[in-house]
Amino acid sequence: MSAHIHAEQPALTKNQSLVYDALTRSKAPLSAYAILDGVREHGIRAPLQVYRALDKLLEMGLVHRLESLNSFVACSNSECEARETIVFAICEKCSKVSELADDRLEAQLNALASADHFSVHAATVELRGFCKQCRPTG
Amino acid sequence: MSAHIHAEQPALTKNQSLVYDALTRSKAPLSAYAILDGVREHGIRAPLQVYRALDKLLEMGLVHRLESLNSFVACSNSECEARETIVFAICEKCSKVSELADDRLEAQLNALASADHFSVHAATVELRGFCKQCRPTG
DNA sequence: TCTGTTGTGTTACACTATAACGTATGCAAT
DNA sequence: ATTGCATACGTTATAGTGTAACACAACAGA
Repeated sequence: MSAHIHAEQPALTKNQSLVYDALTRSKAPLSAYAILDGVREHGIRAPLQVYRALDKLLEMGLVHRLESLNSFVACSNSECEARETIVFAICEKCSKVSELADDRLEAQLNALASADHFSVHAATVELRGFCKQCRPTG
Repeated sequence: MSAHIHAEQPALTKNQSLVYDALTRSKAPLSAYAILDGVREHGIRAPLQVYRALDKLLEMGLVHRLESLNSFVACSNSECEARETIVFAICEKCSKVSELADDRLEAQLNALASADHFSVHAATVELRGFCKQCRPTG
């Protein structure tokens, strides 16, 4: 196995590093403009600079986009690049995001799609709820 | 069973009807502003009028929001209100959206979340790919 | 009738994302 | 080395998505 984490990626450029670091430091997902606010002091001034860096980071798999929040998170799962389907569990109280992966779920989704003669290229799966720490019961 | 389709809903108001009809007529998902363009001739002039109607229609379950497209579709599945998880299969060629539902998938998602001690309130599942008619093989 | 709730209409604004343009940097091939 | 190309950068302007705040209208129930 020797699972390597995001290996063989080209080095990050200055803007990409700034954006990636901002996301890594944050405990919660950040919008592109929230990222911008965080990197202004480092010389980035325009939204486009952030979006361009994000595009590359998304390509490399270092960052994920949460469609239901219009926000971005640094990848926290060393295995995620091996999969086409990642499940994001988004806590509505503390905003923490967990990445879950499961081969059976992916198979299930593909089976469901196949039954409808639909061929899947990409899947977005985002769960809203409470994380372990924030659940009413504790 | 006697599956009833969206029964016991309050009657739609004028604006709600206009927005719902626009979505029903459309073969593809519509953005709020695309809906607005479609109902201007009927007296709706401002985005907020559309968003307010959409909010109610979403509450009633007559309309779904596609997070990955920032767009809306009229519900096409008589069973969907009985479920908390609907899978949307979005064709990237013809834009057609199918609603798929599957108890096993829902169970699978809940199991996956439970393993992480996450309690699910809502789920977004959107598949991108090609529908039966648009697949390369036909 | 009074009152609360829901829906409506309007203006203004905030947030999210991209188009279009030009410049700079690095690297490969001659 | 210089030419040529690809990639990244910086800036301005603009497009697309979504709400805040305020006022008025319609209607139901006490």
